[in-house]
Amino acid sequence: MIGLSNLANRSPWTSGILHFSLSQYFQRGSTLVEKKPYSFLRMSIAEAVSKALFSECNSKVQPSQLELLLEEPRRREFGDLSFPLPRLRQYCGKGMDELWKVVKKALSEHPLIKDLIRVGSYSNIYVDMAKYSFLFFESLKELKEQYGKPFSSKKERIVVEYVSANPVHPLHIGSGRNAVIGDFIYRILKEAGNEVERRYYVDDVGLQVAYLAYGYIKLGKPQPPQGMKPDHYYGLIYAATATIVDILKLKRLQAEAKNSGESEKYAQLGDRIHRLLADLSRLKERIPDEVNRLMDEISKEPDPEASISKLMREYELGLKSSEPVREVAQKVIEGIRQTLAALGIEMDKWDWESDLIKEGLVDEVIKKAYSSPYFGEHKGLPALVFADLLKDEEIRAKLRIPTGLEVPPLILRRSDGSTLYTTRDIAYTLKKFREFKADKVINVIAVEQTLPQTQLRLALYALGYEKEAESLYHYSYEMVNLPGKSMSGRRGAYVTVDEVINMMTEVVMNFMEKRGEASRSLALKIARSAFKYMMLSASPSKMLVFDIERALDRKQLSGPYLQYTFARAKSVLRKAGGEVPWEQIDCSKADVGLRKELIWLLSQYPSVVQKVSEELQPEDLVAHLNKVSDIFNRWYDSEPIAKEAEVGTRALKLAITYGVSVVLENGMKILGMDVLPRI
RNA sequence: GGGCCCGUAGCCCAGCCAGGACAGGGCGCCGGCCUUCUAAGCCGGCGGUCCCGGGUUCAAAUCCCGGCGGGCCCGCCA
Repeated sequence: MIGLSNLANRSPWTSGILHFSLSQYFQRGSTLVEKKPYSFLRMSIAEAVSKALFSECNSKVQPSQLELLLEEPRRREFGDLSFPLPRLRQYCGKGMDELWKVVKKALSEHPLIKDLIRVGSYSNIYVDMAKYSFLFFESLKELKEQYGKPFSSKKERIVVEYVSANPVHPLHIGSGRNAVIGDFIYRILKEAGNEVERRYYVDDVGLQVAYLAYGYIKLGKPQPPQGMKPDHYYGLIYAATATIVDILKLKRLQAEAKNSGESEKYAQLGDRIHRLLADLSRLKERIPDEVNRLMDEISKEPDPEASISKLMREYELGLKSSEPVREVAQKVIEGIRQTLAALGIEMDKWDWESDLIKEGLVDEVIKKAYSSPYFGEHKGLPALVFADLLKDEEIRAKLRIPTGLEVPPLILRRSDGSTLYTTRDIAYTLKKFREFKADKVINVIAVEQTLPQTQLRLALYALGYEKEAESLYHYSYEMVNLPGKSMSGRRGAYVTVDEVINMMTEVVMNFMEKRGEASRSLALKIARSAFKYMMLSASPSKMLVFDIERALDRKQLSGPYLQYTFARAKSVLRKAGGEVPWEQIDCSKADVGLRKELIWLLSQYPSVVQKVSEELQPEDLVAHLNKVSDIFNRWYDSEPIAKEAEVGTRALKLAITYGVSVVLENGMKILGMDVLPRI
């Protein structure tokens, strides 16, 4: 089969394909089926013009350059595609009139072009829909549900690390965005033919888990009450512990301020304590006994923070006294795993940071760092100093470090000898590359971690892992906010994925009940798909304001819109007997209103997915599926499909409908949405 | 103070990288359409200083410079 990637050495012009009549073209059999009809069309036009510019002006402009200039007019009256003539001037110094003649001559023989009209400075191209749709239908008929499948020419081994939320509280909607985006990346890379592995990094060695474990121990290792998920319960314990420790610390500072007569500082601290107490009383409503007991127990400690650090250090050293740390983290992770399962998201590997230390990988990295030429001191502590590396523009470019970004040294160890997250992450990155023999590692991590992720690449480079440094990608996404609220895990103020999914499921259930039948498992599939749709419809680089009211508004759930449209198309096909009578298709009926629009959009789909798989921008795929659904629904309303009397037209309509179902199914699967035959 | 991201209708978002024809959707609001293939749908209407100011260009929402507004980062947290 001919893919666009083959065009470079097998041009349709030099091979003469397009000089055949279309019937001859298809008689040559399925080996000539075009995987991406739209790209094929554009490239063939660009090649023709490129050739003409060469012979008329001796211009050596590449077809791919010209292809970029080829635009779709906003209004159909102006044609299907169009060249702005002035843009061609940079390749050929002639005047517009002459350029127009060149383009006209170049394209007048093109078998897929029906007409060419100059309007002002545009040369408007009208595609011969009968022939072009034939090309599209041949492709669809041959590829069936494989139509639009992206392909990676490299077939790489890729690790995608995502979610990786710390095991101290349930997944909140920010982690939800991470989970959904990461899963999309996994799915599309896999679909494109790569070997992909999903990994979750459990950071059980950090300070946060130590806080949770500290509270957990103080309470005598309590179990969650009936009906409460462990991540939710221990999330409250974590927040209560952290808040109480903070309150006690501020109270001590306040007492000091009072003694030294700093009245302004005293008042300021008072305000902060007041706010923390408000947070605490909110937590108290949920777990009153636990909060009271924690307050009593922690107040007895002379220096709770020191005890927490000690616990963390003991855990890193693998001492028995710290066993409850792993124990409680494990329980939280089980809750998180349940949430992911409800979303239909699975991981291949759960990597415990403490195991990484046991395996000696962290020691290995630190040893290597000490002998690195970039080893130095920062704030009196062992560090990797990047100043020299950063001066080298070539290295900056290779490691994708923005110009002007200053990167402070990376401290390797705390003064108590314990390691820091980013140090351990160096080891973890190597583990990901080694274990999976990965060509590429993609970390899906929030944008606020841009700096440590940059330090990570520099550190790898500094330690001599240059290839790994260059093959490590930080896929960043913006935070999710609630209107008017600020979120804080440390204070237990967050909206969880569980509650959002539950609420959405309820809304869907209510809707279903009003219609008669209701099924909880179906409702969940609709709700979670709506959730994913929402998370993927906005560019990851944009902050997402998660308005629960809006999310629960049925009309706003555009996930169901896609699911509904798919079910509708399936239903039509079912009623029509299932099989598309390919041989009966009358392509001369394709150039009509919305039918043409649909064929046009469907023919573009493989090109869209291909680009999405390369640039990993889910919102482009969402937008395209939306457009397909929109036009299909309008078309569905405007004329009968299965009930069409004329045989050739009916076959055409069924083929279009089949195309819609294939494209929506393929696209929704990539987005991780549930594809439902009925809704 | 420095760096990065965002700014397009009452609200949410696409278009910006690769500049082109009267700037596209969705929500909301107003009014219509189920004896016909799934009405979770469709049709019509209302709604815009593309944050502001310069510059480049035949042509700027898009590129450049300077502002303004919002967010994030600059920790012996992650």
